[in-house]
Amino acid sequence: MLSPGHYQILTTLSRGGPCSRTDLARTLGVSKASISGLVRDLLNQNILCEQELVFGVGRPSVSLAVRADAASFIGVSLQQDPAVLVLTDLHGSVLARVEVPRAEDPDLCVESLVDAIDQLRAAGGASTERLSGVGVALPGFVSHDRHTCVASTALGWRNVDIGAALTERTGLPTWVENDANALILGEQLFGPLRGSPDFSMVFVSYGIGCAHIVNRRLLRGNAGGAGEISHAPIAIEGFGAAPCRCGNKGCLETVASLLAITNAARRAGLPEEIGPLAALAAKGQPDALALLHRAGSALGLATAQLIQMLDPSHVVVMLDPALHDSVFAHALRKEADSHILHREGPGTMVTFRDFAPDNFASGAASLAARYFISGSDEL
Amino acid sequence: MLSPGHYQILTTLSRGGPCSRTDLARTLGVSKASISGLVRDLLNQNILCEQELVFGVGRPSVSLAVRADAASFIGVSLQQDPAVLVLTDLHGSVLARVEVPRAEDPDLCVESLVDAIDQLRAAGGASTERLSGVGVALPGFVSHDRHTCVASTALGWRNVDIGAALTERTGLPTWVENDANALILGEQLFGPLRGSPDFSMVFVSYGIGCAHIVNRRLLRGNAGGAGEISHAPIAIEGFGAAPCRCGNKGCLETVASLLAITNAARRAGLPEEIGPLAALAAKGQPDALALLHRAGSALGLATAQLIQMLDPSHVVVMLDPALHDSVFAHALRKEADSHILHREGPGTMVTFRDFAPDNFASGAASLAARYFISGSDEL
DNA sequence: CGCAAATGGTTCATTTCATAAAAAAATGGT
DNA sequence: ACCATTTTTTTATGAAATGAACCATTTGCG
Repeated sequence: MLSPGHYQILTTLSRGGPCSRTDLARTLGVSKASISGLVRDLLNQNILCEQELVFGVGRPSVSLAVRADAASFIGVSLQQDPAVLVLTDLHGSVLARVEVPRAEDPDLCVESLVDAIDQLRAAGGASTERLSGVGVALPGFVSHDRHTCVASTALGWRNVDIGAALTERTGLPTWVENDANALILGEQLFGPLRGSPDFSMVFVSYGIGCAHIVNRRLLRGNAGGAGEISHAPIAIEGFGAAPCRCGNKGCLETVASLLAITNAARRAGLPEEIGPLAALAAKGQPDALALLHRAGSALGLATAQLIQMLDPSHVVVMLDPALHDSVFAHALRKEADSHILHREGPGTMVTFRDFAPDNFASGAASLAARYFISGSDEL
Repeated sequence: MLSPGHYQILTTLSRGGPCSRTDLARTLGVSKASISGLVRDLLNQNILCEQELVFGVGRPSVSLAVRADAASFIGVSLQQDPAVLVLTDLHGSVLARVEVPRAEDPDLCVESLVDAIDQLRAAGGASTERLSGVGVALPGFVSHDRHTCVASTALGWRNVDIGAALTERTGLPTWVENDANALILGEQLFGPLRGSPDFSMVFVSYGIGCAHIVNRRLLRGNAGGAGEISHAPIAIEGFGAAPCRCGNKGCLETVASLLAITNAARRAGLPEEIGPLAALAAKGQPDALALLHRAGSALGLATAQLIQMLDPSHVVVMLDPALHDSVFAHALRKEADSHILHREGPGTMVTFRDFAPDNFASGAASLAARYFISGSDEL
């Protein structure tokens, strides 16, 4: 239906925002004549739209943009219980949302997801006429063909072909991806860092996850295990390196994960909820301050190691909103800064972002959107 | 002269070794007719040659291979003093070699390099008829256009456009690259790991260098600073974290670089040469053993961090031959293994390779060869 | 107001490119 | 000798990109 040329245009527009036909010809290095024909096709199919005129010297140019309603997608996040499902448009806006309990049994899980997808279709109404695919984000390893969950300790799954199951039941093409990868791929397609050729994301949840975009492509690694950061050995003095489930001592996740923080808080007689804990630290409670400072410093050190090794232009750290402006965030930034060597040129920018389980779901939806836009799994 | 199709064929043959026209058609996803025409052009220009027949059921297929003498290249390594220059063919074999003192002053340096290049041309004889380019590897940062050395503390250079200077004086296109990057790019084009889509290299010299290939492309990073590993905080217990020139304590290079090892050996009254030191350790001398064990463990920990973050299929560690089968190497492997989490699928393979200054020079030559083969700076 | 200059977008004949299909070549097996 | 099988070449056809001319629409200037 669409040729590589069409996809190139969609990819360019999605990456760099609206631009004129002539801009496209310049960017893609093809003739205006070719662009003209390809754009006409896409306008006829209601995938592109002409926006406002841009005036300069000469005839004004017409901005071309990808229509948000050109297609819609469903994203499924199994990252936490309950599972979150969203219906998004082609710009990543969430049109509808639903939660379902996350069943351990694969068959039951598929069952409840299919139900939830039907709910989303009903809720989406007319916008689901061009529903084009489903993406699934889950904590675990995914096969190379992105259909099968090869292993997930969190879900207790081994070799569950959830992609094929959902395709069969919904009739929609389905992509499965690791949760951290889905998150960063969503950011690459829909987020503020869209178009940046290299950046990394770190998220702090019950565990700690991480993923990288390098040369515009996801860094998957040989066995799909790239971005593993939670067992980085963080042995800062005075940390009393605690044993980790991986067998080593002093791993990052024994200090900086939400699970580790709340566990330590319980042992210290502090509130176990992260919100009240952060509030207490903000008031100056010494134990809460020390706990969050230690956790933030540890993650900061790991972030510095990441930056030294990959030199990304940005690192986005996704945090619980309660931690956003806390001693955790400050310690993180300070520790990271002090371990990053000065380089020529602009340094890596570290930014914080609010973490919400929905991010994984819309990241999952972006997997399907990506295919719609580029005709492949790469941008 | 050559079309993208021609370059695709050369790239495929260089990556996967000799294969038939039909194999090429299958691999590249184009028709046999197209391949036939493109191959004819390349045969006529003496870039490809037909090798032995491979017999199967029907008509035997003719193996096509890139001719080693299709072109030659000059590689310059400024990694150490003296500088090393090599003349290589299209398979990476060294045809001639020359050393010159590495002048600090840029103009003098260019002068002596031009002289040395003339010597190589003379020594190469007929094989330099198709001399196609020069590559330069240096310790420092290189501009994005790969012509200028932006900064090098080892050379004392800032913004030295050595690429333009050499192009002007030799009439040959010139590429400049960071030493570690040149090394890994050479491995990617000429070495045993050719064709592997993701691997990393670490080399131990007076400093410690590192570079990564990800998704078949060099991981450069935002400011060209990716692969920095020598200041990873390695704070293993009992290591008495020494202050580093970077301002922090316990950096990898304060423990595991040749400079750190020989300095520590001098303080301990041990031989300062790495060969005798390793020999002493092999005989069981406790101080020498402890010193090399500590250094190897530190590098092993850094390697483990690398593997966790990038999950490459291979890591090649380039070591002084004296260390090859020493306690250093064993400690490295052991420490790395103990910090790598089990993953699904085949794990990362860590291999040791003998380190020689010539590796940088032939890596530099590969920069020019790469352009000859792919028509761009990417494979 | 009118016209030149500048730029954006379209049309169309032409060329280039890739392909499918058919033919030719080279071998093993019967 | 003859057929099956596979590789490679040739040839006729069709799709796709292009250059150049052309039309459209604005600003700037006298």
